[in-house]
Amino acid sequence: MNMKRIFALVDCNNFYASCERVFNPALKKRPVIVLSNNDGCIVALSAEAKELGIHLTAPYFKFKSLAERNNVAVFSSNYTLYADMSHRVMTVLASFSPEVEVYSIDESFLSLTGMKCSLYDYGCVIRETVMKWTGLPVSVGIAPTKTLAKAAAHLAKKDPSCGGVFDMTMNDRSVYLKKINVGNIWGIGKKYAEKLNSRGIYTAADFVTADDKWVRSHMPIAGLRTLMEMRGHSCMNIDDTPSPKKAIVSSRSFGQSIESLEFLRQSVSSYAARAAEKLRGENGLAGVVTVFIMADRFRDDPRYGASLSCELPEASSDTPVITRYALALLNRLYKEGYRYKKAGVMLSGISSSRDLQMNLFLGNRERGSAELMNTVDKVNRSYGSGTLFYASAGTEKPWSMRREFLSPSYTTRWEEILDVRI
DNA sequence: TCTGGGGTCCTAGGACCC
DNA sequence: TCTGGGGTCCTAGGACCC
Repeated sequence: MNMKRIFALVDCNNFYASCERVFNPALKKRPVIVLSNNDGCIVALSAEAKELGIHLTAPYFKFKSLAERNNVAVFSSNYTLYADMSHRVMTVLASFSPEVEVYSIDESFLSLTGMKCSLYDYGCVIRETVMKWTGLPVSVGIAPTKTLAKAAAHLAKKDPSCGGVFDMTMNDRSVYLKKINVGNIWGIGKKYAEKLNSRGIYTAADFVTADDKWVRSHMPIAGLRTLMEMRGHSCMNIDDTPSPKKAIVSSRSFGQSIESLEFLRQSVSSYAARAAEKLRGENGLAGVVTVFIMADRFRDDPRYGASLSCELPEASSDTPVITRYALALLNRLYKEGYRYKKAGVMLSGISSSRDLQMNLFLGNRERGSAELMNTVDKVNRSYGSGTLFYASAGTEKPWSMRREFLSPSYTTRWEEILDVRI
């Protein structure tokens, strides 16, 4: 049976800022902003903060005095908290559809195909349930394609009169599509928006009437797919089995610039360990290790940024093995006389640990120990990350990131659990 | 003083082969 | 004036997403 497909996108409003509010009711009416790693950029803000003119992705220092003058609550990113809250939201959503695709930390697509009840009402129930069970506000967009569901959720957020839920399956869509800038369509970024604008295409309503051939010749194939989806032809399915990662990156900007090789070695060691841990969490093995380092981009100092890769003799997820290769690469990359601001380790050529192709000529030291890694991961999961670490990652870490405004890990550490007095 | 981190996919172009 | 034609594979870079 060819049933008309229906998709819902459920999107948490200002997710990180909302997470901070759940456990701190004093923030209810206050403007809230959340900063990126290193307290660098603004990555989330509440509606009140938006009204002050603060905007996303701007570096914090540009709005610091405005924030201080207006009693804005400022937070460093607390990913431990956000990841746990995300998991709670996704668990609730799983009870509303047999097909759920967790698309990002704060959004999921749900299949509502075949639902007999009012879709708008169902969206409202989802919204109320998530609020009741997690304390987080969400918006729900409902439409015949994923791209239109994203657009519907965008409208649900923009227009408070629709109660956080927007159903685009019922009416003539062109009225609503006029309200959406072409650059806000999912899949159309800044560059293509500029290109489309120069052709007189400014809104989603303009876009759906665009010439197919022109779109195909000026945008990659994904552009044409977006066009079809915006016209209501579904080209994308719910993808509820996450595919294994093709690359795993661990990188950070430093809290302060560093010049010595020794501190770079410490940082690269700790990123290699983190990346290997993530890899083991995916049951993967890496075939290739890449290291990159970068001098401060925002100073007048001479610029330097470089990366090098090498293949491992045998695919591995062993921290000492990966660290050893990463540090050898770093030695070749390092040049004296620069103020380094960022470094990172990337693991790629990833295969499943189930089908390891062994190298006959490898000694045990080069192979590492899966049991040891397993134990290290277990200890760090139970007692907090960083309980066990390799000495090459250093202990003083003058380069480690700034997190001046970190909130407690309310939901994942006993000693930081909320204390409520009545 | 202060400018994030982690991903995916597509395409063009070069190297190489027959 | 003239400079094969296809095919594959790899990589770098650019675009997008959150």
